[in-house]
Amino acid sequence: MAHNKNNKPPGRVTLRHVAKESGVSVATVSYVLNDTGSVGDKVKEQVRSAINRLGYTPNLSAQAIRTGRTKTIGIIIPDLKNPFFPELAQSVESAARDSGFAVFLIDTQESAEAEAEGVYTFIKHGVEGIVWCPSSEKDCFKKYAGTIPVVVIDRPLPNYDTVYSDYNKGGKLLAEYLLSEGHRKIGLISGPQTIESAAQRRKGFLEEIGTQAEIIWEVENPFSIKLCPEAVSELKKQDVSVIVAGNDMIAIGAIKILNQLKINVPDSVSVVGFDDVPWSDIVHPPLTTIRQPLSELGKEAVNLLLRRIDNLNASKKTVILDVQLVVRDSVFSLK
Amino acid sequence: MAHNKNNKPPGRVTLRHVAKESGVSVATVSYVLNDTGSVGDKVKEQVRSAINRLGYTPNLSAQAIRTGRTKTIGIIIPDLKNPFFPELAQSVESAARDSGFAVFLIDTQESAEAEAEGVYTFIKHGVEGIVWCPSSEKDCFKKYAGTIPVVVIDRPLPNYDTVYSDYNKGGKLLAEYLLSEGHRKIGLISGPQTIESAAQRRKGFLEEIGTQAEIIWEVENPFSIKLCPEAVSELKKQDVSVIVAGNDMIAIGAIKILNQLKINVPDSVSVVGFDDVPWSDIVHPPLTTIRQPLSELGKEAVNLLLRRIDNLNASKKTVILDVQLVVRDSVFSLK
DNA sequence: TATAATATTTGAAACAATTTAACAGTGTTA
DNA sequence: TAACACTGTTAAATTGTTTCAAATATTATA
Repeated sequence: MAHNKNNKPPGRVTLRHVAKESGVSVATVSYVLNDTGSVGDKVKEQVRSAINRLGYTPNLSAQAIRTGRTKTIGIIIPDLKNPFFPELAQSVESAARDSGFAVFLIDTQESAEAEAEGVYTFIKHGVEGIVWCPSSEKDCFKKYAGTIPVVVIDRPLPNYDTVYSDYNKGGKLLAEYLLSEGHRKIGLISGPQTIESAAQRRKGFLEEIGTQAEIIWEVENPFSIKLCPEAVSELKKQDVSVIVAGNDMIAIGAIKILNQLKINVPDSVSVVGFDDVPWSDIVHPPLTTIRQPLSELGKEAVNLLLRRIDNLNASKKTVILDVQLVVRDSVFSLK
Repeated sequence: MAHNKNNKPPGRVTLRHVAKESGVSVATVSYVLNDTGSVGDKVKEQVRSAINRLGYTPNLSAQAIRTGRTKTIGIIIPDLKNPFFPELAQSVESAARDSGFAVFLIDTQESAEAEAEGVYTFIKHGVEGIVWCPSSEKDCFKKYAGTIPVVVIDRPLPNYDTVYSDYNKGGKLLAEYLLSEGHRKIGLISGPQTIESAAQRRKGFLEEIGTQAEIIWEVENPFSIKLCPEAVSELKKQDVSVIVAGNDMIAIGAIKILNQLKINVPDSVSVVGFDDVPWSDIVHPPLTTIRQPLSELGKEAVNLLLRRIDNLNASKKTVILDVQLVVRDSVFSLK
């Protein structure tokens, strides 16, 4: 009974256990694991078999202390319920995993305090870098400026690597398309103009429209499916041939209201969105919109982050990804 | 020049730096941080000020080695693009955060290998427990059975704590409602019957229907918006007054097909779903369905997990959460 | 066969934190 | 004044891993 080789040692199996089991030193086991140093073939085999037998798993916390690297990154998401973010999170996680990094996730639910707290948590856990989708205007990294690699998604910020979509071009593509379909009277429900991405798509759109069509009315609305009363009352006027929404959420909100008002989309009025969220081809009518390359965005963010992890003093880099027009059934052709 | 007190030490600030800066020993600093031991008030103040001055952040990796606790858990999600999961992930993360745990996320994209790999990654990082939304039939924890706390969401499994919704009752609620609205000829597009949650909702539904209505046809379909050809051909027959879908995705897929066939929903045929995904009140017509308490599910999962982290040998526990009928506009009343 | 050159293997020192036992001071009490 | 209980502090041990330098074993060369 005293002789129980097969019993797993209590607690976690460590290098030391493996060393004892295979009759070599701890250092040798480490060399085998990392394929460093020079270890004889038979010893290698012994060690490997002991590892399997005992079910040894490296302790990354200990590694982290020794090497200074945790092989983890963090991602800060404003709200997973917003259909814009799941795909982003997915692609960040997947790209990080491909590079051997595990991902901490924090969903701030749009709270600036949660953002700041989250950053602190990440740093305590020693993340090597952070992908940040900002929700508030606050820069929650001020305290750590230049200390930890950060990549911002969706917003150009002076002190950070950034990746976002070519919103300006997206606006232009929409304008071009609507003009080509004969639309000349336009209603605008823009997103909040304090948000850079909303401002850029509006700017691009207006530039391309120029004097070729008329903006009959314009209201600002949060990036939400709920429309403000002003927007609703503009919709009632029926004095435009197309409604250009700041994003798909707003567009879907507008369609819902129009349905309630028994105004047919797109026969009586057309609607376009922006983002191509997964819902946009499920709603009725399927939405004509601008596709952002969400998963590219995530991948690219991880690229930038790895680059900066590699060299904290690398020059600042901004990546702008191409967008494309997705034509579905929410625009009526007036030609 | 040699005297540069204000220079941040290179690399990360450690307890040792703080100790030197405030002129006490490392242990004293630790006592101040953890509020253990007995430390004089003035010393406490000195130490606190040094901490702020240097911007010290505890190193959780080091803590983990010493204490054996990482204060992290992992969550395994099959696919964030599936609208069922983001809210779940959100609530798990939020509940975990409330209990002082950080959350590692892995999105397996429905791959069994990714699942197994993910578990290994989690264990390497020393997570104290794992919330598992299984995608495959495989039990990726076999190797670690009884070693690490695991809570399964959405599927009763013999060896794990589990939390899921009362699918059986959901099925009954739907049946009851449809009967009360006068429906007597039913088409069923069930989810995969190998999946427990799909089987249970079907069972509950059929039990409640009993002999009060007739199941004209039934096909099995993956939990996806894409319908199999058999399902499509059944839809064409127009021999039922309501289509009962295995979940909202299937229901939305059916609505799309019916739209294409110019069959009006709900005037010509009614449709009901299951899950109440965020899309379900955006599609046209808004879907009558069964609401699962997604965020409760997440919270409860974390509860179970913490319980088991506290005591690995606790008795197995299953939590079944209540569901409720959400009546919208996709069912026509035949009374 | 002895020696040099190379190939393996090992012990011990880090790494950043927590914990323990021990120690020097003070103050109280017999 | 010795004995005792406190308080505040410290040095040393511990955790799992990597890595350096030293020690040992093996092979090749003279």
